[in-house]
Amino acid sequence: MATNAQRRAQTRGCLINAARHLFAEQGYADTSTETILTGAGVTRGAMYHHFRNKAELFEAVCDLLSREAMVAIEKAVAGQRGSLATLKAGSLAWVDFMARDDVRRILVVEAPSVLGQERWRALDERYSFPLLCEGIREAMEEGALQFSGSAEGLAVLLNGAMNALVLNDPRADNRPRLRQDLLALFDCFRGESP
Amino acid sequence: MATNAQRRAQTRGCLINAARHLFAEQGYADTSTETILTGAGVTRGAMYHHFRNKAELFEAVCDLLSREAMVAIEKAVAGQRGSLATLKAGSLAWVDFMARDDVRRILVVEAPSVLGQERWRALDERYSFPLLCEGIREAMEEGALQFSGSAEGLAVLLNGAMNALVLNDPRADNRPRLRQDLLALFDCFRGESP
DNA sequence: ATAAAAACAAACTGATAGTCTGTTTGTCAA
DNA sequence: TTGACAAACAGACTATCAGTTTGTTTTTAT
Repeated sequence: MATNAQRRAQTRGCLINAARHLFAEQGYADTSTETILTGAGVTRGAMYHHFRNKAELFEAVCDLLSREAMVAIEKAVAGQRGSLATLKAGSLAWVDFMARDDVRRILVVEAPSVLGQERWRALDERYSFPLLCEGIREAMEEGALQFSGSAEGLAVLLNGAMNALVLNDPRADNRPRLRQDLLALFDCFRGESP
Repeated sequence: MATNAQRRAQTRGCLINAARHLFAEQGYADTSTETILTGAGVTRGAMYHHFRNKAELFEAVCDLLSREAMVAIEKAVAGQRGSLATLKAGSLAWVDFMARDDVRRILVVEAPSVLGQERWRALDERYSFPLLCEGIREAMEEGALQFSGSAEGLAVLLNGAMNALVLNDPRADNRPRLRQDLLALFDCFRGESP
C-alpha cells in the first residue's frame, strides 16, 4: 500500500546503504553486485531498474557522502567569526571527514578511477569546492589571505593539498600533526613571515 | 638462441608496452587481458608467468612511467642555479609530465584505486617524492623557503597541490595558467608578501 | 649428455556484470 | 469503479573475462 515514491526511496536507500558499507570495506572492484543485492535485500531487477550499472550506484553513494561532508562543514563553520577563522574551521572539518577510513577509500581513493576524471570533478564542483572557493574569495577580499593568482586557482591548490594530507595519513595517530601542517600552510598566505 | 634474461626482458617489455597504451586509452577496468595479450603478441601463459595478476602488470607500467618522470625532472633541473630555481624547474617538469593524458590517467587517476592506497604511496616514495623532499629541504636551509612545519610536511602539501593542478586541467589549453598558479604558490613561501 | 628450471602454450573454469522476458503493484482519467 | 498504462520488481539467462591447470619447449648448470 506504499506510494510509488515511497517504494522508490525505500529500495534506492537500501541499495545505497548496503553498497556504501561494502564499497568502504572491500573496495569497488571486489564487491560483487550479488553481495550488494543480498545485503540490501533486493533483487537484480530492482537494482537495474534504479541504476544503469554498478558505477552509477557507486556515484549515488558518492553523492550521499558528499552531502554528509557539507553538513559536517556547515556545522563546523557555524558561529565562527572572521573570514580566515571560518575558512580554517571549514577546512579542518573537511579534512577530518575525508580522513575517515570509509570516506577516504570511497571519495578520495576510488572515486576518480570509478567515475572517471570528468564526473569526479563534476562531483567536487557540485559540493565542497564552491564552499572553499567562496571562503577563500572572502578572505582574500578582506586581505586575510594574499595570493597573486585567482581565488579559484588558490582553491584548487589548497583543495589538492588537503587531499594529499588525507592520503598521506594512513594511520589515524598522526592526525594532530596533519591538522597542524594544514594550519601552517594557511599562515603562509597571511602576507607576513611565519 | 636467446639467453633467458633476454627472453624475459623481451616478453616483459612487450607486455608492459602494450598494457601501457591500452590502459591509457581505455582505462584499467575496460582493458581485457585478452586485448593486452594480442597487443603484445604473447600468450596467456607467458603473461601469468611474469606477473601474478593484472594489477601487477599495471604496477609495472606505473613503475616505468615513474622512472620516465624522474628522467624528465632531472633533465629540467640540470644546469639550474640556486635551490629555489631548481625546485621550481623540477616542479614544473613534474606537472608537465603528469599532465600528459596517458600519464595522468594511469598515474594520477587510476593508480590509487588499482594499487590501493598503500602501494600507491610506496610508489610515490620510491620515485619523485624524495626528490621533491630534498629540494624543499635545501631551499628551506638556504632560507629561500619558509615554513613552520617540517620539510616532509611541506613536500606532502606541495605534492598534493601539484596533483590537484594536474587533475583540474582537463584540457591542455590552460596549461600556462596552471604553471603560473604553481609559481605563485611557491612565492607565498618566500617570506615576503607577493 | 642430462637433469632441473625457466619460459611459454592453450584449453578450461568459476565468477560476475548486465540483459531479457515476464509479473506485480501503483496511478489516473473517464 | 474500472480499465489502460506505467512504474517497480523478479529471476532466469548469457557473454565475458581473470585466473588456473596441465602440458610442451627452450635454456642453464653440472
